[in-house]
Amino acid sequence: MASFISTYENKVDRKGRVSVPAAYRAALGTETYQGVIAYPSLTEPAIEGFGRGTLDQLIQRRFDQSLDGGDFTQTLVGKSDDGLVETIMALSSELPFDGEGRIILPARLVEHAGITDRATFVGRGTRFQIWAPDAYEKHQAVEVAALRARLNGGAA
Amino acid sequence: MASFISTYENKVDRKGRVSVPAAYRAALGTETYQGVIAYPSLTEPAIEGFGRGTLDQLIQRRFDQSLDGGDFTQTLVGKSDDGLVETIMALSSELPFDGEGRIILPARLVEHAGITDRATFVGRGTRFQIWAPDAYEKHQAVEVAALRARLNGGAA
DNA sequence: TTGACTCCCATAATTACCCATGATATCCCA
DNA sequence: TGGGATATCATGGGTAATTATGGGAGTCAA
Repeated sequence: MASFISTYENKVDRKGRVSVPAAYRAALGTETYQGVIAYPSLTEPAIEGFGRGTLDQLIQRRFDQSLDGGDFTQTLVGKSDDGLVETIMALSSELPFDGEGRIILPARLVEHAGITDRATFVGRGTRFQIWAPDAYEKHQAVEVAALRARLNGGAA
Repeated sequence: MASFISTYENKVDRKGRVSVPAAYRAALGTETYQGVIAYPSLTEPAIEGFGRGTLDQLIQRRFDQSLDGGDFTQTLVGKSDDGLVETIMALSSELPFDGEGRIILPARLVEHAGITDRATFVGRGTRFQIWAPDAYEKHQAVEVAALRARLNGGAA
């Protein structure tokens, strides 16, 4: 399974391209399809991303489960769960690498994250996020402060 | 397995033709039949669609299950389940691609979805939907708001 | 003949592919 | 342990291919 760690800040050129950090590409290296899946975070002004393989597993498993169970409802009409997967599929984009390991961020996602000419890649383990650098800086400060307070409060 | 993600808004010309997004056509690429299966959604004002291969799997799997269960009633006379699959089969149309990857939406389906001169293709994983753009926009807003509320509520 | 549909061609915009560059990091060998 | 040679990476831009879209001519059936 691909795992993403560390953060990188890269440039978005005027064609809308960004280099995906080499370390992330290496993590995806075993997958046949060279590219990433991206969709807007539902809770934060950021873009969520992971490999194509992860998505395929998700879709395949859902399909098999519904058919093996004899439940054709989900396959034909959807709606057998709370709609989370269905919605994410609609919001997702497949972003293929160019020869240099770059992707083009769709306008919709760029706007959602408030990205202009720079983008911060944030490793989150099985997936990663893409933020506008200044937004991420603030977000991270809050995140760390909250954690620190909780740990100190618990200890002292 | 063909997988459909992301959303695309395309024009319906005055001959009733719409381009199926290239990404969807690529997802169907391995299949022998060049075209899609479409039927009206039973729960929403939208058209449901997928590839011929998915339909075949669905039918095959249903056949196998009925034989394994020793239930020949369904195989011979149909109607052994709630009628969902039978009904969908009847409502379905085979829509072949023209040379440019376009399909013609049957009048019945166009009316059901309220489509006029534009159509939004919505990826749902193993299948996709076709909506009237404004109707989908409203639908998606509700869908996302519900998810967001649930995610925030669960976290806090 | 009229209409509906299929096949074919044209076009503008977008996207993918190719090569080039500077900077950084890595390697290798004395 | 230096320090030059070599990869690798992020970045930039030009060109070719693809996509979505439009319309015309030909075909079949009523």
